Parts: sequence; structure tokens; C-alpha cells
Amino acid sequence: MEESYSPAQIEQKWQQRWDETAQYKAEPRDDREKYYVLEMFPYPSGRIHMGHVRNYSIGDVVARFKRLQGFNVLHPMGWDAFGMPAENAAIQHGTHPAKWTIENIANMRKQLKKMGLSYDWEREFATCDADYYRWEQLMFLQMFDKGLAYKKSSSVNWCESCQTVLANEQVEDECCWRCGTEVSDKELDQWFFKITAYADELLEDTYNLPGWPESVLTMQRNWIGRSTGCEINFKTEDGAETISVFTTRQDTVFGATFMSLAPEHPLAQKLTTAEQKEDVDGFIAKVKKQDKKKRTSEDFEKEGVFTGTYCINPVSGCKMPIYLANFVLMDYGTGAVMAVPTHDQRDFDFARKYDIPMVVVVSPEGEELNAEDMSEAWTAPGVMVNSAQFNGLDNESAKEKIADYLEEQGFGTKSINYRLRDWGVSRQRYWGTPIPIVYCDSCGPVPVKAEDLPVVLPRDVEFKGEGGSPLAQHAAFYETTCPKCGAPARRETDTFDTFVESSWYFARYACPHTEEAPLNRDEANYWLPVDQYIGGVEHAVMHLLYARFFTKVMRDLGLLDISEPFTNLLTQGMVCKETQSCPEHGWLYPEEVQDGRCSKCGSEVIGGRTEKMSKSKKNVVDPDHLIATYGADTARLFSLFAAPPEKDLEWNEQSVEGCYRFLNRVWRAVYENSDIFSRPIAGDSAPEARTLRRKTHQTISKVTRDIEGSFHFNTAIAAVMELVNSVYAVKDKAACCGAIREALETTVRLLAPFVPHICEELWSIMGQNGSIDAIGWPEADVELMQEDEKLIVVQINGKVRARITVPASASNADVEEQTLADDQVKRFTADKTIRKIIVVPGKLVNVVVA
RNA sequence: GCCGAAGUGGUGGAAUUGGUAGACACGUCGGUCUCAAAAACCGAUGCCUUCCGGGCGUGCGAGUUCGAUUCUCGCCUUCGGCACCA
Repeated sequence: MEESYSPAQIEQKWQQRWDETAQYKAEPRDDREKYYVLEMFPYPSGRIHMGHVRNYSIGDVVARFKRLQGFNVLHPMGWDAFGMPAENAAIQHGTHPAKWTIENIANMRKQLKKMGLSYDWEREFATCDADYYRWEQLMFLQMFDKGLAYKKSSSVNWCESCQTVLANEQVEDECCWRCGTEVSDKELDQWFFKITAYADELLEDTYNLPGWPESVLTMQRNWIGRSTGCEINFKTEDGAETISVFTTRQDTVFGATFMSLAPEHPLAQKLTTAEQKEDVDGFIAKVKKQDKKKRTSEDFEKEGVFTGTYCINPVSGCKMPIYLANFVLMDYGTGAVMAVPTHDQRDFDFARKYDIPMVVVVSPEGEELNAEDMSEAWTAPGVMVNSAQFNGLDNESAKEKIADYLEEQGFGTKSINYRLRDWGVSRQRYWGTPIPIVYCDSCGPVPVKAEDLPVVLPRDVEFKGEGGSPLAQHAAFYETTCPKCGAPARRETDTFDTFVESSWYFARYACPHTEEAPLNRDEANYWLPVDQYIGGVEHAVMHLLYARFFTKVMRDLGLLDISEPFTNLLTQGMVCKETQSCPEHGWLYPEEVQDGRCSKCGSEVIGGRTEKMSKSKKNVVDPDHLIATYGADTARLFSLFAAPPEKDLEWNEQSVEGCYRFLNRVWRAVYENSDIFSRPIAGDSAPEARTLRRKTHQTISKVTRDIEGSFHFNTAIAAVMELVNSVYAVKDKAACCGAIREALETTVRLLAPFVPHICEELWSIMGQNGSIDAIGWPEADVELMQEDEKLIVVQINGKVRARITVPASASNADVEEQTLADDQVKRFTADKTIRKIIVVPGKLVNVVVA
């Protein structure tokens, strides 16, 4: 055995061996329970970052731990390979997105392999493979048939100067990131997935996911935003048009004194009178430029314009002026709001501004509200007034009664509304999955025939960054014939949102090579659902909701049997680091800083805030460097030990060194005791040996609990560190040989999921044959764990004043007696009366005195 | 703005169900070894203090309790998401 630990050789040796024996290849089998652990697959940006190291280290601990516990583990990896950065690289450096992506994947695969992650690499795929996206195209056709994919008009960010669509990310301060031109809205016909058809099920099932963090479920519920209320119809004064509104406050309908429409509302132009046309057009143009997020925020100036026409309140007969208002969004409800200024703050502000009458219809109990004197809307519960036959009811029960009344009278219907909107999947970009549709002048949009799939993304395109998607200029791609009538037709040149690929990849891993269908039913049913899914919190709503939606769609298409994709979810925190910048050169990479100075100009470097590691801020650490210096085991150990998985992790070079030092310490402990690994474990009789054995078994118990229950790897590792410290602390080694052997063997077995290379090596050095994977997870001996004595904390009036040791078997009365006999206790109670003595068995005594 | 989190020593973090605040590690200080240094090993380390004793202390302010990092209410700060970044 080498005296010192050298990770480079060891890691290469074991990675090669795992590879050769295909140790982590997964196959369905009946003799073991399956366990599918998955980490969110990476976008192939070129190099792995610390966030990946952390995510995949966490996943690998779970995979290895479950394997040791005897599960048949599936642990796959692949690439979320479509997306904008590849196109940006093409525009900036002239590299083809395909070439760029493939090279990046090759590099990142190499990096991941160096980390010793126990993946079944035979299942690897990239979403830009036609063998993957062809099935997505097929599912799209099936969704189209079922009406789950449809087209409607929707707006995009448009740069007039570049003649191209911009992603939200490409819009900086409402201007184009490339040319600075002000961004405008442009209406395009786009494809949508009808996720709202599943809104109820997606909501209901959040209550069947006990393995998910409650915070994520809450966010999803709020995102879906189900609300129950009424749809009420308001006829215009001349009776020609009907404006339909959705409201959850039908109890206030008698107080509706005006109508607000979204500026985008289809009736907006139609209802505008000639005198008002100029004002209205000006207002619409202005609102179009406003940010949607800001438009609805509370402190944003509420503005509107009168259309010149009126509608009639069906219950009160009130003549209501119709306004367009900037805070009404077309996307939510019907795009029209019945305005009740007395009981809605926005309506209140609006009514005051434009001098619109107000009528109080809900009054706080025992108080009378006067509309003129109100300084804000009354939104709390109260008693109905000015509401005909409903007067005197409390407004909550009036909600139900008025809803019934509206239905009886034919004024409206009870209705459920969602905040959730349908999922727009069209992207005017090249590097994505082509949408398999053909536009025919006589047949309209016609789906490509299933047997003609895949619609392959052509390679020979040009990238200029302006003038829209290269596909739309690629005649050989878009010129085609109608699948229905054979006439010349134009192919759809939009591609899918990349969230589509990541919505079903986890299922494809179950059967990545299936050639007949998106999924092989047997294999999918064997492996799915994913037992443990692990990834960043930033995906808490969108990705996870889309994946849940897609799972239900795949079920309804008959592709698989499950309704929920991920049984347990772990959302990990981000990896952060202090930012550094130079007054001259802006943000600096850590390697551009030498002795606190900028390596380019020598200026003093300014230390900034600790933020999420990101390329834009350059506060990134290259895992390659870390692995080259300390080895993969240290990189893994650091990312697991520095913080619990769900919290943010702050980068700290010194803490990395500490982890490396610990592995050296383990190595040396084995080296220094290398002569004892043939000794019988239970042979020692010294009390010190018994103490060490107790610690060993307590550690097994603690580590198992920490991994299994809560993935608290940091405390699990701390417990093993304590055990190693106990080995070093043994005074009479000769009397404890067996106990030391047991402690060290246990250390290596408990650390195996975290730092597999060094553990494999030490395990073989200890004279064991075969991989440590084969030995299984250790079990704690409960007998050996028992303590003989307990330390009891003694408090006087809640303050710790003494500590006493009692036999583990001591009764409450014994403990009380011993407490009162204690000198320190006597000192504090001497001239006082004892009022009460509280005994918490095995822990604490509190003596209350006065 | 809306939704969801998080605030504990010089630092990262720990603390089963309301029961010793600071496990483990980093850093710092001291010691052993060495010609010396590194490494390693051993020890100390929340703050204050009138120091063999005591006080204060888990973002801030209240409350419940014999007892609160933990529960309740109200603030402050930071972070994530907000539908075309992935």
C-alpha cells in the first residue's frame, strides 16, 4: 500500500474498471425492486459547471446508496441539446449549431466521466438526434388529432431593425440586445398545447405527491390559480353586442358601474365611437409598449380611455360606460372586467381618476359606508346592501345565491377560471425540433403523415442573426406538397420550445433504443415513474409542470400507464461565489485575478456580492481544474459536505482543501493500521474497544438515517468524520485491534456512495475481493449502540446551571433526587421556594423556583 | 407587484417532536516533530465581563410557554420564479 493518497491514479483505475465490467448497466429484472434516480439533464453549453457537479454528485450518492441497499437502479444521463446558445454561437463564431453542440457534448461527457458518476452510459441520447425528436413530432400529430395542439394568434417580441423575433432574455430595458432598437409587439399565428384541459388534474394531483417539497406544490397550485365564480353577460346599450366577463365577486354585481376591457379585446375597436377613435388608438398604441408584468402591478399608474359606448348592468339596470384599461389583460378570463369601484382597489382608483359613480353593495358589519367618503375599496367580508332581494345577507352566502339567480335569469353561468394559460410552443428559430405541419392553400394546416416522419432539420443553413429563422429562407426545406391533396404547399418553419424535449426525456431513458414507438410499453412500465428526481429550484414551476402535463398526455395517448412522472423531488440550491470586477475591464474570472489585482491592467480588484455562479458575472469555478488538483472524490465530497442539498452552496477553496485533507486522513488511518485487517472484530475486551464499537454502530445508524430520510449528506459526512476522529483518539491500539478494524471497514463502506474511488481502493487494500458495490450497505447492531449512562442537563428557571450523569436506567424520581443533591443546584435554590420540577427523561431537568 | 424560500460565531453549517445553541469543517492562535519549512499530530477558539463567578447571544419587534433557532403575529434584508434563457 502506498503511504500517501494519490487520487489521479486511483480514479482512473476504478473508472476504467467500472466501464469494462459495465457495472452500472441497468436492465429490467424481477428479483430486485427497481429504483429510478434521475438528475435534470444538462444543456451542452461546452463545459460542466459547479451546479452540474453538485447536482450529479447528489444524484450519484442516491444511486450508489440504493444499489448498495439491493435495489435494481436506473441512473441515466443525456443532453438537452436544442436551444438558443447554439444559434448565438453560430451567429458570433460561424460554427454550425450541430457541430458546436456535438463538440460540446463530447467535451462534457469526458468531464462527467472523470467524476466517476455511476451512469448507464448505454442509454445516453441527445434531444437533437432525429431518433429522439421524431417521436416528439409523432406525439404532436396525435395531440393535434385530439385537439390538444392548436393554433392561435399570440404576440412576440419583435425587433424591427433586425427583422427578427427576440426571446425575453434578449430584451434589455425594452430594447434589442444586439442593436438597441426599441422592441415592439408583433402578432403571429402560433402553436399551443392545451395544458388548460389538464388544469384540474394537474391541480388535484398536487395533493397526491407527498414526496415533493410543499413549497414547490404551493407554487404550482398558485400558478394554475383555479378560481370559481361566474361568467356574466353585459349587453351594450343598443343590444347589438354582448360583453362577457369573468368574476369571482358576483356578490358585488349590483355595484358594477363601469366596464373595463383589455386594450387587445376584440370588441375594443368596434365599440369605439368616431369622436373617441383618436384617443382610443393613441391609448392602444401606448399600452402596447408597456411591459405586461408592470401593467398589472399595484403601484403602476392605472390608465384608461372611454370608448364612447355604454352597456347595461343586467341586475341593476345601471348604464355603464365602457373603458379600455391598461391593467386588464387579454390572457386572463375573458379580457373584460365588470368594475366595482367600491370593492376593488384598482376599480376604485380608476373610478376616482375618471369620475365614475360608485355604489356600495357590501357594508362592514354595524357600519355604513358612504361611497363619497371612502378612501379605499372595501374588500373584506360584510353585509349586502343596495342589492335588491339580497340585502341583509352576508356577502359570502350571497355569492352562491346570486350565482343561482344569474343562471335562472339567463344573465350568466357559474364558471371556473384558471390563471394557467395554454402553453405556446412555437419558436421562430432554427435549432429546435421542426413542427410537422404543412400549409396548403386549399386544405389549410395539414399534419405531416406519420410514415413521413421525422421532418429532419436541414444542416445547410446560413446564420445572420437578423431576418428571422434561417428555416424560413431555406426553400428546399419549406417547399413541399400537401399531404392531403398533393398541391404545392409550404412547410411550417417554426420549431418547438425546448421545454417540449425536456418534458418526456425521462420516459425515453427507460427504452432509449426503441425504434417502433416513442416508448416501449413494458420497459416504460417497469422503470417509471422516476423514484427520485433531482434538480435546481429554478425549475419548480415551468419545467416540472410541463413534464407532469406531458406524462398525462402520454398516458391518454396510450403510451404509458402512470399519471405522475416523479414520485420524489429534491430541489437543490444554487452554487454561489463572490463576484470580482476591475474598474477597467468589468467582471473578472477568478483566474484573471492575481494577488487582488487585475491580470490585464494591474488595477485593484473590487470584491462584489456573493451571487449564483454565472458566465455573465464570471464568478465561475472550472470543475476540471478542481478535479485535476484534488481529484473527483474531493470535488464530490466538497459539494456534498459544504451545505445540505436544498440550500445554496457557497464556493470556498479552503473548504475544498479541508475535504481533501479528510480523505488523506482516512487513507492514513488505513495505512497505519494495515496489519489488523485479519483480526477478529469481536475479540477485544477493553472498555475502550467497546466505546469505539458503540461509536461505529451509532455512526451506521446516523448515516443511514441522514441519507434515507432527508438526503442530509453534510451531517452524514460529519458523522463519519467523528468516527474517524474516534479511531485516531484510541489510546491503547493493541487492545482495540478488532474494534479499529470494524471502525475503518465501516468508514470505507459508509463513504462509498460519496467518494467511490478511494473507497474501492481502500476496500481492496483491506484484503477484500471484488467491488465494494457487491458487499451491500452495513447494518447497525442496536445492542452495541446502547449507552450505559446519560448526561442530564439541569436548569434553574430555564437556565443551565449544572450537568449530572445518571445510569441509563434511572427513573424520573432518581434523577430528581440526584438533581436536588447537586451542590450547584443547592446554591441556586438555597433561599428560594421550589415551585415545580420538570423532568424530560434522558435529557433535562428544569427546577422552577421563586 | 404577485408567488415561493432563506436569515444562527471571523466563515460554511449543526441542533429528532418546544428541551445543553454552535456538532462537523474552514480560519485563527498555541504546542509537538524538524537545521528550517511544509505536511502531519495534539490542544484552544461565540461575544462581553469587575474572570475559579456571572451577563448577553440564532435578522428586528412583540406574544405563547417552566423552557423558543424551533410555535403565533407584525416588520426588515437577501435569493429564486413570473409563461420565448435553460
